Amino acid sequence: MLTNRQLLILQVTVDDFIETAQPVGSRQLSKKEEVPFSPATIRNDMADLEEMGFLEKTHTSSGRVPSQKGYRYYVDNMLTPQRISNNEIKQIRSIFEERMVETEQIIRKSAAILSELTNYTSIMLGLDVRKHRVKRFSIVPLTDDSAVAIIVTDSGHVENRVFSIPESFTASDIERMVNLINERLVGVHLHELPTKLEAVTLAVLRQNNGRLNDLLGSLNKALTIEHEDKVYYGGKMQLLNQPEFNDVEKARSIMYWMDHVNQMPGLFHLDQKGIQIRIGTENNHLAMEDCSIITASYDIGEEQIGSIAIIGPTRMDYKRVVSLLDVMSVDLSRELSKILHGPHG
Amino acid sequence: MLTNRQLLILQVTVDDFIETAQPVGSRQLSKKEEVPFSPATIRNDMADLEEMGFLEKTHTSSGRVPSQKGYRYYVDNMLTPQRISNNEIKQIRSIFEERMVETEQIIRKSAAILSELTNYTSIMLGLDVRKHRVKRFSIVPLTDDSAVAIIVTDSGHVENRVFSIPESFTASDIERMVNLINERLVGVHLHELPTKLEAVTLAVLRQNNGRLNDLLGSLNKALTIEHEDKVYYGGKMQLLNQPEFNDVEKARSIMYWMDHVNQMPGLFHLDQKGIQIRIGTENNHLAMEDCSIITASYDIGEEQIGSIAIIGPTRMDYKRVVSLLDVMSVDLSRELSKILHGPHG
DNA sequence: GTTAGCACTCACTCATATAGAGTGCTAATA
DNA sequence: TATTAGCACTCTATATGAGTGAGTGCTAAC
Repeated sequence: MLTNRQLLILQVTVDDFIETAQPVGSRQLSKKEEVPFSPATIRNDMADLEEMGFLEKTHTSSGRVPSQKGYRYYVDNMLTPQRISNNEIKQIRSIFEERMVETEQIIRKSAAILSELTNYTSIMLGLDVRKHRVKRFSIVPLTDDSAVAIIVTDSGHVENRVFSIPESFTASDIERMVNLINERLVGVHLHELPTKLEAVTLAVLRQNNGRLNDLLGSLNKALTIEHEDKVYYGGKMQLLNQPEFNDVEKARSIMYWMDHVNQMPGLFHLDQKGIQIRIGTENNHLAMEDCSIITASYDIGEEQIGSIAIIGPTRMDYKRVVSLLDVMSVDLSRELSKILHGPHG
Repeated sequence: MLTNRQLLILQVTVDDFIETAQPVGSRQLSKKEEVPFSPATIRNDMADLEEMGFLEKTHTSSGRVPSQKGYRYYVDNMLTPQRISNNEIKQIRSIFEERMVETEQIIRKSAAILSELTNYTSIMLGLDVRKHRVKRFSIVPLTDDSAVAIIVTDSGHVENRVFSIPESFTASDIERMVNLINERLVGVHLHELPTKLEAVTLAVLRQNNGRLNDLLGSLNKALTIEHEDKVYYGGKMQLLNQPEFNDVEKARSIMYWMDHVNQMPGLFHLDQKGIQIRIGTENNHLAMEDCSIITASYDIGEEQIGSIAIIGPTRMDYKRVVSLLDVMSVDLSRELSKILHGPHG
C-alpha cells in the first residue's frame, strides 16, 4: 500500500516527466512547493516506489522516470479531469455548425481539430460501413462479362464493387434481381447483405437455379464487405515532434504502423464503451511500445458505431486528452445521431 | 568543354558515389581499372570539374561528391540504358496476368512491384478521373432536401457526391432529369459534364426554368470534379532506408510532402511525353531538395492518361530506374489501352 | 602532358579530465 | 520514530588533445 506521501511523489513525478520529458530527481522535486520534503525523504520514497515497480531509472545515477506500471497507476487512480476552455469547446462545436451532410466530412474535420487541440496524432475510425443500411441497390453492366454493383446506404455512403457475370445472364435477368433486392432488402445492414441476398433471391428466382448460383456466388463475393476500417488521421506527423521519436528507426516503424493499422484486424475492437487507455506494450504491437493510445467510442443509442483515438508518447498529457476526448465523443454521438438515426425514428 | 578524361572521371565519380554514398577521392578512383591514371592526374581533373561546378567537396580535404549540375550532366549525357533481366520483366508482366478489371487494382499492384524492383518509393498517379467517360448516371434521394448523385464510368469507376435538392422538386422531376442525362450524356468526359449538363437540361426542361436553375447549380457544384489526383504509393517507407534521410527532420518533411502531394496543384503536370527526370531543387520544393523524381507517362494513343514516378535520393540509380520505368510505362499503356479504349474502338 | 613527392587539412576515434545531477547510506535531529 | 543533513560514490555529458587516415594542392621531375 502506498503512503500519502508516496502517492503525492508518484503523481508529481509523473506530471513533471510528462511536461519536461526529463528524468526527475529528488532535489528538483523538493523545490516544488507541492512537495514540502527534503530531497533525502523524497529519495527514500522514490526508492520504495522503484522497488514496487512504479518508477524506473534510466541509469544508476539518474533521476526517475515512470514505468508502464507507474503510468497505469497514475491513469487509474490519479486522473483529475481537466477543464476544457470555452474557446476549445467552441472549436469542437464548430465542426457541426456547417451542417455537413456527409459523415465522412464530419469525421475528417473532427480528426483535424482534435489533433490541433492536443498536438498529438488523432485517429478516427470511420463508421463501420457494415452497420449502415441499404437504401438503394443497383447494377451497371460494364462489359459482356462484368458489371459494377452499387449500394447506397442511408447515410449517403456509396459502396461499389466490380464483379463478373456468368455468361448467359441477360440484362433482364439482372434487372429482375436488382428490383427484387430493392423491394426486399432496403434497410438491411450491409454485413447481413450476403446472407439475406441468398435467401431472398433463391426463394423467388428458384426457376433458373443453376445459373443463378453462379451469379450469386460472384456477387456475394463482391459484396462481402470486409471489416477494413477506414482510418482518418489528423496531424499524422505530430508524433514525430515528440523527442522520444527522434530516431529514424522508431519514426519509421510508427509511420509504418499508421499506414497499415486498417489492415491489422481488430486493433481497435470496441470492446468497451467510454474511454479506454492503452499504455505502451498494452497496445500489443512493437511499434507502439513507446506510445499510448486513448480511445473513446461514439454511439447512437446503445450501439457503438465508431471510435476516436489519440495516439501520443506514453509520456502524453493524459488529463487533457481524456477530457477532450470526452467532450468530443459526446458531441459526435449527439450530432451523428441526428443525421443517421433520424430516418429510423 | 570537357576532355575525354574528364568525362570519364565525372562518370566514374558519379557511379561510385551512387553506389557507396561516400565522397570519392582521387586515390580510390585510380585503383579502378577503368581509370588508368595516377591520383595526381585525377586530382587535377577533379579540381577542374569542381571549378566548372560538376563536383563538390563536403569539406576542404574530403573527396568529391556530384553537384546537382553534375547529376544533370550525367543524366543528360551519360545515361546508358541498363538491361532489365528477364526475371524482372516477368515480374512486371505478372501484374497483367490476373486479368483484373479495376484499373485501380492494376495501378496499386504496379506501384508495389515497381518499388520492390527499385528499392525506392514509387508513386502512381491514378488515371485522371476527369478523363473517364460517363456510362450511367443516377440520383438516389436521401432525405427531403438531399440526395446522392452517382456516376459510373466506362472504366468501372464510381464517383458519388451528396448534393442538396431545392424544395419543391419532386421525385418525378428528378427522374426525368436522370433519364435525360442517361440518354444524352453517356460517353461524355467527366470534366465536361457540368457544362454539357447545363446545355442539355436547359434545352429540354426549359418549362420550369427558375426552379431548374437552383437544382442545376447545386448539382453542378457537386459534380465539378476537381483535379485532385489520386496518388498511390509503393514502398512509402523505402526512402527512409537511404542514409541521406537518417535525420528525423528530413524524414518528416518528406513524409509530409508525400501525404500532401495530391493537394499541391500541378506538381506532376504531364508536360512531356516519355521520361522526365527532376533533380533536387528542380522539384521546386524544399522537402525534395535531396531527392530526384523520375516520371514516366503512360498513354492511350496520343493521349497521356497518367504517370508513374520513382522518388529516391539525388544519389539514386538513374540508369536502372529509367530503364525499369521505360518497360513499365510501355506495358501499362498497352494493357490499359486494352481495358479502357476497347469499348470506343 | 603526366606523375611522384611532400606539406597540409580535416573528420573521426579514442582516451582523459571535469562538472553536474543524481543516488544510497549513515548518523544526527526534531 | 520519522525526517533530514551530510558524504562518498556513480554515471552522463562535455570539452580537450593526440593520433590516424584519406584527402587535397602545389611543385618539380619524368
